[in-house]
Amino acid sequence: MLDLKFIRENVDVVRENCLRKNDSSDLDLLMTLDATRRTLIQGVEDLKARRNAVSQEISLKKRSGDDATSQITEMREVGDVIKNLDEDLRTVEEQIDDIMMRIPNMAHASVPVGKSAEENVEVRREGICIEREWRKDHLELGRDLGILDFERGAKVTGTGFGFYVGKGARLERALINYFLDTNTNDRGYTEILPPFMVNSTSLRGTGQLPKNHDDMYYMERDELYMIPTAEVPITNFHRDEMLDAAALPIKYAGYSACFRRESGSYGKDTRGFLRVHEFNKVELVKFVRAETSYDELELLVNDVESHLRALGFTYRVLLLSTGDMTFGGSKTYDLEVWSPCEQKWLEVSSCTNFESFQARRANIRFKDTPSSKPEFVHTLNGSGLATSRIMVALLEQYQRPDGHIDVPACLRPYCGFDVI
RNA sequence: GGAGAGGUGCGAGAGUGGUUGAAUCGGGUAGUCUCGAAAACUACUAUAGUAGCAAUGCUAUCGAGGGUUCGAAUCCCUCCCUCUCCUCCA
Repeated sequence: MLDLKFIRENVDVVRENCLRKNDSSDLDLLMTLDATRRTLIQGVEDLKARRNAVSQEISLKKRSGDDATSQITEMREVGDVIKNLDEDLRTVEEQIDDIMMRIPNMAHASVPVGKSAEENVEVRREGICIEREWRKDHLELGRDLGILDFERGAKVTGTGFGFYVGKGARLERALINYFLDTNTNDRGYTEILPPFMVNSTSLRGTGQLPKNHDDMYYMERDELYMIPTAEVPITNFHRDEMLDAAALPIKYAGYSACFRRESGSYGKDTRGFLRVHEFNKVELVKFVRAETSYDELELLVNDVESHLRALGFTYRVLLLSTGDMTFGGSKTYDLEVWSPCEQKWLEVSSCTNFESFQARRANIRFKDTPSSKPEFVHTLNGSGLATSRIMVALLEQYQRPDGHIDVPACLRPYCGFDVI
């Protein structure tokens, strides 16, 4: 959420930003409502001030035994007017809030302006894009080696769900443990294991609601959502808190399964593990001071890259254009791994600085010193990494001519085997 | 799921429907004292909205939302959360 005062003072800039992010929020309506709101507030607060003063007088009169009937009668009428104005005010504020919650975050000045992914900018690339003669894709490999089973996934749950079996399950678990261990041991993140279901307040806090309700699994009886990413519970871990300035930056690394309905995406990258309804991911989340957040974003990307390098992948880093960014982000880098079988790039991580957008929604602040004004923190998060997609890239890249898979060296201690 | 207890400021903890934004104690900050520290004493110690260049004023906030009332932390209703006991359970 943006600051209403900021919007009021920079309507044209905000309007331009909405266009660049392909958003059609009605800012003129918002400004009209904002003016109405302030008029109502002035009116109702004047009346309340008067009521408070007269109530005082009534109190004094009653104590001294004087008659206060006329004032009580007057205040009864004033009370009715106040009630009506409060009602109007509430309606207007609800409308304002509804618009505010749907206005996208301002893109940072360094973000390329563009309509879509076409305008994303490749920042750097590591490794070479190889082509292979004897390639099998991860579906064939998974089936032939008996480590991935989508047929039974479809039977037991539905399309878009799969089983990891035997060495496949072990490899998946190795990836999760490897990412958790390196991030916590080497890179200063605190491990955190969040709940996989959250309430709607949390989803509003991180920006998935109100816009993306249909993309998530929702359990009506309990009014809970399955998390689409661990970003939601981990960021909301500090919701409504005043953080200790000395503790910043706060960095968490958390594993969770991620649940996505992927409604409307059928037919696009749906084969096997490329796009599933449930996948595993280690998420990195940071709470930082405003002055450092862009440095922290670069560090976050570095952290993720270090894993891709250790795994020996060919990858590239993309700076997303305004049109391809998510609604809440100020600046986002996507990391993509080269798939020699698909002959294309697979997105395995997305690292975003949200500035104060989430912190304002979730009310996460800190005080520099005990006497200074509270400030919103900046929040960042990035996948570090989505293991299911990594699994696809890994199987395809490390397959041998005989159809077996070499396990990358960094994972062997976690697997207990070298070859699948 | 059943029965009960409770939710007040940074913490503990008062609070007869009427100067209660809220006693008291503790914590924190600053000052006095001291060579320095401790102790003692003194002062300050919330958030947000709104008007204003500002000083400052006004409004709201005692789990949340409604209601009663001229006036609600205090009375009524609904919901949420926490704790205890029973039940169930990995």
